[in-house]
Amino acid sequence: MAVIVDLVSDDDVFELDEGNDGQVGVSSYPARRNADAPGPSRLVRQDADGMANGATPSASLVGMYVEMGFLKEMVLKAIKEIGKRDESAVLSLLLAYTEDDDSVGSCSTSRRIPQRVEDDDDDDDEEDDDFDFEDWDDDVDAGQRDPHSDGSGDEEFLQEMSQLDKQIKSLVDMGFPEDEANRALRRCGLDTPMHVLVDSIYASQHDHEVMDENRFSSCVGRKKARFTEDSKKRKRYGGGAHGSQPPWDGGHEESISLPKPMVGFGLPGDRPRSVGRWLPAHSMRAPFFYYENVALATKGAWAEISRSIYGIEPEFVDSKYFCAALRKRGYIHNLPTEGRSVLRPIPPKTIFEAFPQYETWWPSWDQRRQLNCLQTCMASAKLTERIHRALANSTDPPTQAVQKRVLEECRKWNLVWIGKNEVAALDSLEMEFLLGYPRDHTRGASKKKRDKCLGNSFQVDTVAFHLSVLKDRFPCGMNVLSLFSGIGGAEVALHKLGIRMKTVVSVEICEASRNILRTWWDQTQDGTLIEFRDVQSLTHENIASLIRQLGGFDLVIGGSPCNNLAGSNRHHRVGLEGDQSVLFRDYVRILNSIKSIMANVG
DNA sequence: CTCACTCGGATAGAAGTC
DNA sequence: GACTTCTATCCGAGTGAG
Repeated sequence: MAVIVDLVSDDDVFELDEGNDGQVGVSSYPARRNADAPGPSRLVRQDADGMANGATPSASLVGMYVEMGFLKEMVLKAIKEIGKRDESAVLSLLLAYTEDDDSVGSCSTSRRIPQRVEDDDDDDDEEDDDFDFEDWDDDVDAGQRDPHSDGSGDEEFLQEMSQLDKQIKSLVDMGFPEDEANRALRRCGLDTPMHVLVDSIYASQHDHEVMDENRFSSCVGRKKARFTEDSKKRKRYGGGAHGSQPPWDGGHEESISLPKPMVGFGLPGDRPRSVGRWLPAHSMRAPFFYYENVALATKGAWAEISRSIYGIEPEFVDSKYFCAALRKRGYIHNLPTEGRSVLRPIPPKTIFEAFPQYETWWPSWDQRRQLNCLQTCMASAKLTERIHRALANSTDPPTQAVQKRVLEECRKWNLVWIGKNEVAALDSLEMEFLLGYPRDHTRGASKKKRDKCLGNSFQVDTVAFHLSVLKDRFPCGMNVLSLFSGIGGAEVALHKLGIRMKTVVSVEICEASRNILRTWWDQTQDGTLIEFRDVQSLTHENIASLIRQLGGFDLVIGGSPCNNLAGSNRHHRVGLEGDQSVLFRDYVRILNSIKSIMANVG
């Protein structure tokens, strides 16, 4: 039975419900809990020692933590120490208290902690007269800075020192040694932008990088595994840079060109080859990490993402090599690229292999053999009806103009032929299949939400191929931090690879997605699932507590929101600094926190 | 230049809730 | 009947390849 620990901590409330008892119905999620006016009185049904009625806020607070599984004495001590206002800090302290009696390193856990009640989130043709064209025609602030002080003299000096400290701390948090950070600041000056400082350190490191060994140790073997990078022959990413240049060329306006064919560092069945990937030495320290986003992002977005994640070259892969639908994505990771293995059974790569029933009605003039990228929006019934009318009113075969227009719509909306002159959008089951999820993985959510969640998800076979190198390194299982988890593409991939997840700390803002992941987890996993709603609630302190409790993370994985990068977005395709896509900086922040904490812990 | 592709968003109206 | 939630429908442009 799954054990779920829910530490959602936004809006200053923790709310609890009975959770589910492991009896997950095939057609329903745990009862929806968001709509009914949450309030302090509903936070805790009863206090641990029966002080339910008229409980004071602090009693409720104590009861809440007690229900979460902490000892009352510990809770009282923590609240006394921190105060009751800062629940996040109280929680951190409680997690710290429990370090000693939690056997987090073992291969089993068995603690039952209630879940919380969620609040609401969100979450003309001019040419052909055969063509019925009348019908057609009808138709946050990630970069918070301290406010400036207007002092002078000593204050200025202090300010300068404080800025120096801050910059050094930022660099140390990114994994650079303090002395190198100091040297870089002396070389470049105090006002130098962070990315230039990073470049400078990379440049100075260049001569003594050890690129071909990683320093990860598995939970048993501590054997060193070789990366494929060859420091003498390594290819500089971004074109032509040598010596002291950073791997992506250092400029601001540069854009990363997408490889063609988009096969990443190798496809299943390829002959092993050396990947000329540049990995800075400090990026190779634990944990493993894996970041994903759309390949066809706005100009310069991938250069900036790469720059923020240690200058590592993205691996661009089109999932059309893994399934019957295109899905062009970029992945930045520090995983070894040798010894990858593919999930079996190998999914069909063409539409007819995936859905043989459609071949009957597929017209010869529709040459598509693979589907385009599965997105979050689906074609309307009116559109498919218009196509039907246009074809019915045209000749057989249709005129060139009708064919062209119909094909445009079919490509755009991923329509398939379900009858004579009749097209339809894919259903949720078909999307699940194409993306590599178990049948009915998303069942229980409304159709619209299923489509949206699926459109936002990983292609499991692709990601599993990359993650497959972890299987032998973690025979006892892994602790995973899953950021922007969605419907659990990373978790499903690891599960399909046979990698046990001891603990997954999952962060996902969409309630429907969380329900889907939790339901799947209940049905398939025996590890611990810890849920957070908002990446911004994962503070440095919370991360430190989790690391102390779990003994560290083995993998940090996630794809940050693409809303402001994706081509389909007609309204706010404003780039990385857009409201949603800027959250990629939280991925970087959290990764840096983890690396620095784990480096200090040893 | 043309062509193909794209993990989307806003909104009016329907449906549900109290 | 007011309010909230859900659903269906409609809405191009940025980007890169050739």
